Amino acid sequence: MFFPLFIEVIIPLFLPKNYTWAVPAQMQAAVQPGVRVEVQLKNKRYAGIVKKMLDKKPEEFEPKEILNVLDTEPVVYPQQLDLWQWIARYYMCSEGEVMQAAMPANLKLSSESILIWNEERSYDFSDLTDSEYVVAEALELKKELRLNEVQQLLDASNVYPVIKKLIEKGVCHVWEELKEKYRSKTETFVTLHSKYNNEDELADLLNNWSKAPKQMELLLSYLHLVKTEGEVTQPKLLKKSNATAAQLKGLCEKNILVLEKRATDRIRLLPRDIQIDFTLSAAQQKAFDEVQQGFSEKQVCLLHGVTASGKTEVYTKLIEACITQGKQVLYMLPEIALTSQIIRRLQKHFGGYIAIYHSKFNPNERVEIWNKVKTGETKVVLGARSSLFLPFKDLGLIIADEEHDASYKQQDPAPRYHARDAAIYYASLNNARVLLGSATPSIESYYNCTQQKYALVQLDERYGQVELPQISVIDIKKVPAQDKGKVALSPSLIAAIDTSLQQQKQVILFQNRRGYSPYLICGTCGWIPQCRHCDVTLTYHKAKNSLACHYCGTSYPVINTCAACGSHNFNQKNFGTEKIEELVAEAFPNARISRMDYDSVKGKNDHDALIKLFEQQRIDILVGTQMVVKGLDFEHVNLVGIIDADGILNFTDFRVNERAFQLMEQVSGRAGRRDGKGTVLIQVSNPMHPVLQFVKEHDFTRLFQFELANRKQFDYPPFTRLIQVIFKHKEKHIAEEAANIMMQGLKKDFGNECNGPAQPVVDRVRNQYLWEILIKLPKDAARINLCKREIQQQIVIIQSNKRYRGVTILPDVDPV
DNA sequence: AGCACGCCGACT
DNA sequence: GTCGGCGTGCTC
Repeated sequence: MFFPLFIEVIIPLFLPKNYTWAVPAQMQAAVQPGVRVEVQLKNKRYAGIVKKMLDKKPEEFEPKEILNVLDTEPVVYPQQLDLWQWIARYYMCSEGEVMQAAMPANLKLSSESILIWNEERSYDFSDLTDSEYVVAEALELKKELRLNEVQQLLDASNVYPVIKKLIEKGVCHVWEELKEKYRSKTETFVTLHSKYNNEDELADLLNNWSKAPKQMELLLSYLHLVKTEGEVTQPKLLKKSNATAAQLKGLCEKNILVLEKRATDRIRLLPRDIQIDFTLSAAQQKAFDEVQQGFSEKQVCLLHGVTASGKTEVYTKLIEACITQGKQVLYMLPEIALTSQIIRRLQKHFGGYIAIYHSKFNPNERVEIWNKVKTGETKVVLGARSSLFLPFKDLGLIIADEEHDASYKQQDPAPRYHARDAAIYYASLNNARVLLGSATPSIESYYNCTQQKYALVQLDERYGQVELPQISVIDIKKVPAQDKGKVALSPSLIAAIDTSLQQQKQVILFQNRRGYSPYLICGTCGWIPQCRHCDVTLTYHKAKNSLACHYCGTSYPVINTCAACGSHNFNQKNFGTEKIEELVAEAFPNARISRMDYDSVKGKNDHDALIKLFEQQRIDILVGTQMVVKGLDFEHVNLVGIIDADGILNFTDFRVNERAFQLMEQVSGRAGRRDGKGTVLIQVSNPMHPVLQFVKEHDFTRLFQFELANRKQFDYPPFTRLIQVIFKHKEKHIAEEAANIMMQGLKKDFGNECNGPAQPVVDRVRNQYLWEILIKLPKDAARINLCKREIQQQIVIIQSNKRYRGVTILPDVDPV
């Protein structure tokens, strides 16, 4: 006797809520939460994941039946489903969108439409139009056609009307086919036929060999390979013996060798042993003990360790402790693709226990890692933010390294989640611990420590007691300028570079703008070329001889005539890395200079190659953008120059001071990491800026207190979420309404700046223009509250819209 | 995501 | 008069 069974299914689409299907009696035994089921929605088929079992039939609609159950065991654990739900609610998206981001593409199935020829139809095509006839004729021949074949046939993108007509006229019908995309990798292995396992038989065979010398050679190669490598694959054997597949086939037909296809792992397994070949320094050991102590009381611990203090060694010990207890560890890094240094170090220590996972992996490999994590075979995952979605079986610890890094937050496709916050939630589901590590913690994490929510561990001495670099500020206003513009390289910086070069040391020059000059300005009327799509000034690139928008990437030819007054005298303003490189080359003609920015390192390999050159001291001066900061440990740098700190101190981000401190601290951290004290020179036109004082003293605590006093709120969920709404809404009126209300709240203070029709406003939001307005807000608590009230009102309106029914907007960023 | 439906501008 | 653009809405 079967009870009627209904299931809530997550479909990888943006749907306002999850839909319900009925389960036919014969499938009820196989259905459980976490398995994939094949369902029909509208007229497409999807593979969805069962979220919940329901025993009552929904009243408002008549559920359709599912078509198939695709798995015998769940592909995700219940915690995954819980995490997806949390992310969907917290970041205002559908669970389907989370699923889309979470699952490897090859575990998702998609349907492919196939047209099937209707045999019963008469062969009279007289009632068909030209394009219908073309398809019908092909169908008659092939009996079935795929959608993309029809597209090729008609050479038109819009084939649906034609297909619809053909169905109406009874020429064919449509079949939707779900396809499993994951394929296991098979390799052909070669083995000796069992009768030659006997030594005598084998010797007999070899001694009495008459014809086919090439086959003999092949057999000997095989015997050699077996001895040296144990297992022999077909391509390896053929390569070694330089033989053809036909010759191998000959041996097989004589029943001497046997070919066998076997599924193999794509992931090459290193030996599974742990090698810890270092001991912690006293300071590191103390930090390690404190973290352990912290974990016994709190779920989350923040490890605040100055640059080059050796946090990685502490992590390594913690990972070791965790896996010896049989638990799994997730080590998250903001941008995994760029940190081969850490990958190498951890692989050395944990060998086959560790797997690397990020979105650049090929889809089949990702499925294999997914499964290995699910069975618990893989103990340590080193990955980018997406690795948070892996189905850990027994998770003990999550490490979020460089915790402050903004790339933990996914910006563009939904779900716009913050991997650090989501990790804390996920860990709480698994009763696992979270270690946040950074030399420059985010204000919100540090705040949570002061509120006793997280444990705090300080590691404030560099490894080997190397001193922190000496930081000096150069007032660029006091440097006499040759022309009207600012000076890029002050005499003190030049002198310092000179000294470093003489000492055979390396220099990093940091300039946070790529290109040659960040903007052009008309010398006659002051007009500045801007991007057509974004309210952003265009940067002049000398190498490409073009103007580029650094926001949307559009490239324009160089403008010589002013669009406003028609004159031809443009001035180049400020300097980007390209120009700095040029100036440095002029000043130091004998030095080896390289540039590292988005333009000069296109591929991952370029980046690695440049790092290697620098490590091997084949470059003396490296000019670069933020890129020079990412997880790199250079030993011979003793001077870092920050060319233009003004640009950093005026970030167009509402976390101005926080970001400025982080960046300057991280950049200076590159200096004097191993031998001797490093020097940092900061060129700035406002040397009294408070953040500079904190940087000089390496004093994060003072920055934190400064921010706390100046900023009562750390994030503005209504703002961020509203912007997300505006971003994602195709329905213009909602976006307009939302933007308008937001603008009304802001207009009083910023006058006509925010006036105008709503569409440009939405565009400005997209261009982060609005952020520039928002950053001015935190200074006045009363004004924030005013705006927040208005925006919250707007959110109520958005919530009452039926598309957002069932979506909760939580009032706080706190994930726990 | 797809696809249907519906409402306005440019055409045989 | 219709064709076709995309803005809006619905799918269990």
